[in-house]
Amino acid sequence: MAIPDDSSARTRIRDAALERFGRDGVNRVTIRAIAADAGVSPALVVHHFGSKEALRRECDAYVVATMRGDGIDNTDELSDAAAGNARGLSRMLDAAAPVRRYLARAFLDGSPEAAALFDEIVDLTAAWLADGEREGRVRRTEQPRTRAVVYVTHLLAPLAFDEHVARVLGVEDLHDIDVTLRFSRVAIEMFTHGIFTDERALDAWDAVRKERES
Amino acid sequence: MAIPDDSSARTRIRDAALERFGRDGVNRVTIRAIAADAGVSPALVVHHFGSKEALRRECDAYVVATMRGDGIDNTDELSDAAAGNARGLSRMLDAAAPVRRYLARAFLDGSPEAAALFDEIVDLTAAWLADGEREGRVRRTEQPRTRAVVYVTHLLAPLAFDEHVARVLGVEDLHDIDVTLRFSRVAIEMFTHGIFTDERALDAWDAVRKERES
DNA sequence: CGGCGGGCTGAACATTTGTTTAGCCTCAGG
DNA sequence: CCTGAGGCTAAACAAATGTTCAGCCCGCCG
Repeated sequence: MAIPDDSSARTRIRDAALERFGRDGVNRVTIRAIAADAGVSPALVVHHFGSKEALRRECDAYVVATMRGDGIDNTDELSDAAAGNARGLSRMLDAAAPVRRYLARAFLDGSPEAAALFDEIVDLTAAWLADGEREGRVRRTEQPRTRAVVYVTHLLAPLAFDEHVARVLGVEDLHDIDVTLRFSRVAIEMFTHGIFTDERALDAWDAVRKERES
Repeated sequence: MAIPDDSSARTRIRDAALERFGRDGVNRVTIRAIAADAGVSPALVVHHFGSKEALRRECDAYVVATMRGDGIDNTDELSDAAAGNARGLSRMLDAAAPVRRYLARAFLDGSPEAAALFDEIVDLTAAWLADGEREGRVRRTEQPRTRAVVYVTHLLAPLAFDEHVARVLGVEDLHDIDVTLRFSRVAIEMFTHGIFTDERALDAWDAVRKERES
């Protein structure tokens, strides 16, 4: 009775919180709703975690640990490189749907822990892209840091807007494996060839810049 | 006195709501905070709009109208095409910062009006991309609809994650014109050439698909 | 001048919601 | 058996918050 096993009420509460926080955002979720999902009383939630805020932090910590690979040996680096993801990003995209949803939400809600994780993911991605440049897999750029951020946000985008993406594509669940596969195909195409056939857009940008300088 | 002018309390309230809703999300914002920003009493907010929900809808309507181009003749189609944006998207990216922020937030919060606007933007973008294909400006794809969604979400991403992007780039305000310019340069590069030099990622995807089929 | 309608407010109200309190029930250890 | 600690709960509490109410103030119309 000293060590609660993984289906203990405490774990059920945390999982329920993870699910609801990720789906609806922290401030739209009540302790009572979490308690109901976990099949316990609201008071027990506070009994175990102290407060709603502390529960959120615990979810953050759990998700961050998952992302960092604690407990799961997810060292499929070859597949990461092949699919075009840094390890940090890859972990996120490979994680279970609730964890993914929670993370995207956490980034949008803006907790300090989420911010730190975001920075870390950007760092890993930047390093991975730099490696790729050196090896000739990745195009050169004058702004590697900015490009890393752009890349990360672009991969995060479908997670953030999953509701709309699913609706437009007419699918029930964007996290379904087949849907993910179809969707990611298009994203990979964009990352491989771009979407434009010529440099018109780049030229237009240069024109705007020149005009602003004068 | 029949027609309230544009600096009337009613307008001030709506602008304050727009700003706060966009910055913090609807449910983190209180009527009292909006009232304070607008320099009026909480009761006046309800007096003019009926309820917080109705106020949100009015903000939605205002922003949607702005996006649709009501009141502003924003028919700079040449520039749109040159910069690589469909008209709906271009309007959004050109709008004032508070409006942009509000819209991104609205998409994330998921109101019906926002969903309809999202669909409309995707439609406009899909049409614009189809035109581009016909004219040879845009690469062909087997999944035009999916690509339109991907493109839209990718352009929305920095708006959604602006807090993190600004922090990583070390800038105060992502909506500053110079920052926007620097950032969009990298995005345009990605949309023009992609980021990979070879088809390794695409091949990896094909391999995964083949494996799943067997 | 008189009143009246609308913009506007302070205060009160009701509900939601995070949290606290007091105590129940079970079970391991003496 | 008994006792105490910990998981667990119902009920109460307090703060936040959307909303309502009664009425003030001021310019316009009759």
